[in-house]
Amino acid sequence: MRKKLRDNSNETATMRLRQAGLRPTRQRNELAKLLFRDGHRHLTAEMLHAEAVAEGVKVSLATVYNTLHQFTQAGLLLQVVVDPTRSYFDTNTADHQHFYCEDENLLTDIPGPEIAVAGLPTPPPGTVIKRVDVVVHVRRS
Amino acid sequence: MRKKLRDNSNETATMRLRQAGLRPTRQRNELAKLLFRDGHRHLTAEMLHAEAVAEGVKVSLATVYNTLHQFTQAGLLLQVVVDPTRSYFDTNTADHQHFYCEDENLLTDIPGPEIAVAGLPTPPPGTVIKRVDVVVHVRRS
DNA sequence: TCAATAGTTTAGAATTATTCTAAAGAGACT
DNA sequence: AGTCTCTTTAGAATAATTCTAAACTATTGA
Repeated sequence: MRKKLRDNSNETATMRLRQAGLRPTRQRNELAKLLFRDGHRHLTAEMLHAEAVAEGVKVSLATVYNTLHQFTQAGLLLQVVVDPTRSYFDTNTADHQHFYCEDENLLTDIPGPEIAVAGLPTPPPGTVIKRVDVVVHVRRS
Repeated sequence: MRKKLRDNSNETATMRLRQAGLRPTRQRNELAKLLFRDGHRHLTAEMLHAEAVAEGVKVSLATVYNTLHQFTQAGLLLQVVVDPTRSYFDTNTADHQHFYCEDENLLTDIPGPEIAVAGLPTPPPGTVIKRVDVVVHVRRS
């Protein structure tokens, strides 16, 4: 019996889905297991689909798109907008920030305490602040 | 003779283009005049093209895309990534931040002093910080 | 246990923003 | 003016994503 760093059984995935109000189907279970197995990840739909296919999980790209959006709506994922041509999904839904390197198309979490954002501005009339995204753009030196 | 709030003559546009190292063609001149005539703006290629057409400027959508990218490279515009389906260009190239309202697809500058970002993190090895983007996502209340 | 039903998946077509191509057009320099 | 290079353009091509409607599957209640 192998030691598990993270409980990623079918039962866990199923529970996670039920709690989120999503019917635990085979595809959603499999995708949840892939997404949440190793620490935090930043994935595009294409990347997750390729990974699923590589591991022998039978799922269509359309379902991967649907699932990522459903998970995002349910608060299981965060959609991070940094690249005008791609959508990244982050398994870390806590308040945190990102480095983004355009040269290599690489999105990473900023480790450690978040950047302190002092003095939030007053939002435009009729709106409330939902969240603050901070992206530190870096360049290969 | 009308009073001008901002010098937006052909000569000014031409000068601006020459300084940026861009050949001042008719299309680039016209687009520059539209872009920089009234304070700061946040536009997509489609929006600028529609505006040009509405004002009787003969220019193709492909040229608008080319021009926006050339202006961005030349430092005349800033490309702001907030919407996974659209690219916005900002005529305000100074260091500043944005509000973004997904409900109405509206990008606005945060007025007044910028949000203080304390304690920039150490970038990943082999990279240097290029710029820090802060987007305050708001929701209609 | 089983059928009814309501939600889910899928292949493939459709859509949308954007980029490419290659031919025609227009500045710039002599 | 003539030549050269850069620019513009229409339309085709691409790429990510969404849509469609038919097949499938989890859930519920008899």
